[in-house]
Amino acid sequence: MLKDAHETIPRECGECPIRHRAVCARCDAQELEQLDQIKYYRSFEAGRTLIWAGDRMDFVGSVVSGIAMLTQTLEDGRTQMVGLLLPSDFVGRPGREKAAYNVVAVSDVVMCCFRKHPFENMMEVTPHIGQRLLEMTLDELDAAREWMLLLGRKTAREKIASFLAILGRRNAVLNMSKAAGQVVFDLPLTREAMADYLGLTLETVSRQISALKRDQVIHLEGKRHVTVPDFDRLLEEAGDDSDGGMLA
Amino acid sequence: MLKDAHETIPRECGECPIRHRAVCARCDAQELEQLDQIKYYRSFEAGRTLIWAGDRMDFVGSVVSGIAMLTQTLEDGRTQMVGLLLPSDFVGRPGREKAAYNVVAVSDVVMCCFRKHPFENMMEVTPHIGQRLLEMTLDELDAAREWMLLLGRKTAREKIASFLAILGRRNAVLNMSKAAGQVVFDLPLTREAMADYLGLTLETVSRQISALKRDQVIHLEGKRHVTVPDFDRLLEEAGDDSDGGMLA
DNA sequence: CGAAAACCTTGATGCAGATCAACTCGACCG
DNA sequence: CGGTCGAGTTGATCTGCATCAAGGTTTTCG
Repeated sequence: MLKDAHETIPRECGECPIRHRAVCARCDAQELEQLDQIKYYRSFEAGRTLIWAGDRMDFVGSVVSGIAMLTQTLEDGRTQMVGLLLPSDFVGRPGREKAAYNVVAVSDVVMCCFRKHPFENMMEVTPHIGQRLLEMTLDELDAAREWMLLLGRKTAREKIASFLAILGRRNAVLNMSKAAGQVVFDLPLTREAMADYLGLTLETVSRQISALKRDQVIHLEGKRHVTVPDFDRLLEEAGDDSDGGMLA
Repeated sequence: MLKDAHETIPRECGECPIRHRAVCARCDAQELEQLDQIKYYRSFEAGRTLIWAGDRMDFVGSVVSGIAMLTQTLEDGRTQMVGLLLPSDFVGRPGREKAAYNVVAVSDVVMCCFRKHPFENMMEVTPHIGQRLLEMTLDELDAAREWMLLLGRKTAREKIASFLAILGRRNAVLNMSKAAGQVVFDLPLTREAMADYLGLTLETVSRQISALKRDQVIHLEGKRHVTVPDFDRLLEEAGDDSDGGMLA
């Protein structure tokens, strides 16, 4: 499965799929050339742990393609996902020596890595990189806070509905949802990963998905392919305050 | 109770208690003078809502003294705290029109507010303000992720112990904990606010605090004054992975 | 192809924490 | 000083989700 990964490695920044959304979004040609000096690509296959919490990290970087997750664990093995990294999302923290979280590839992942010290130096002389990173970090903080509401106060059914709504919203933007509010997408996570995202057990995830199917809120084809016939209905099930969390 | 609040308003930045930790930490005298042009102080009494989610916000600012909380709510009134703001913490988001969260004063609060547009302009020409804000935002994101682990995976008892450990750690730094690992502090929140922080009901909070008292993990004097005879014992109860979450 | 390994579903049972309810304590105030 | 009101405690009961268990389906691979 890794065999195709190199095909998604861009030849140069100009043809990079995340060119305009990643931390380098506002770099000009000359700055991209500087970045080019300190960057390298790495590929990881689905399931592999890219980084272990506590490990020394000598790079930061961007997810170019694929999906990864940040997780934290308690002594006895209970684990909670604390971040879901999509293409263009940033990994690592400038100024920090050691990784704070585990980073695990959910699907095959390609990362664009920057050597940490040169990158930190470049941030100092190129303010808009830091500015872009600030925007991205503020967005992540908003997402984390929405997620905290979900973890702390929503029922299992609302958690599942909320998660499906997040995925659906993302795909609706890409696919230009066809005509009637119908939305279609694939679940990128296993039941277990969804459970770690939502603070549930995998059995409860399975049961609640079955229940939403039974109640016609969603249709399922296979285990992963989801159709939402009425997106507003799904949003109601998610229990969010009136305007589905549209900020800014 | 508000009568004393103005006494905590600093005469000038030089004598401001958060001078070296807030967003202005790295400003020089000339920059402070610029900030002075666009800033004003506001006082709020305990319990007051400073900002309602969805309201237009024409300022950003720093908490100078007191404690405030960010909260989110579901239609039916279930409430989750998503941020706890201590002196020097930043409120608001440059570039955003409307507030994303409710901000509520837990104790009497003094804020140093900057008019939003002038502040945004100043950020553009003074990179280190943005850099400082990035650091602070990354710290908040880390805290949010620790909090997500707590909300998603910890038991009620572990949640309470974790919260007490957070408070204790903060006070240990300030008070230079006396001799043996004994730590003493006051609970800054009501049982209800603690419940909103931890994703519990106030009854469960009360019961678990009583249980920790019964088990000698803490001593209580009145409702709010806490003594922790053995901090390591408390950390065990919090269930965290080995090294109490010391990053960086 | 056949077997093992992931992944997923469904059922039965138990328990942690929510809910409902009564009561205590201290602060404030007319 | 007695009354009220907010904060906190404690008890009884209920329930949503975890846990334990068994079986099904899909993918992987020798």
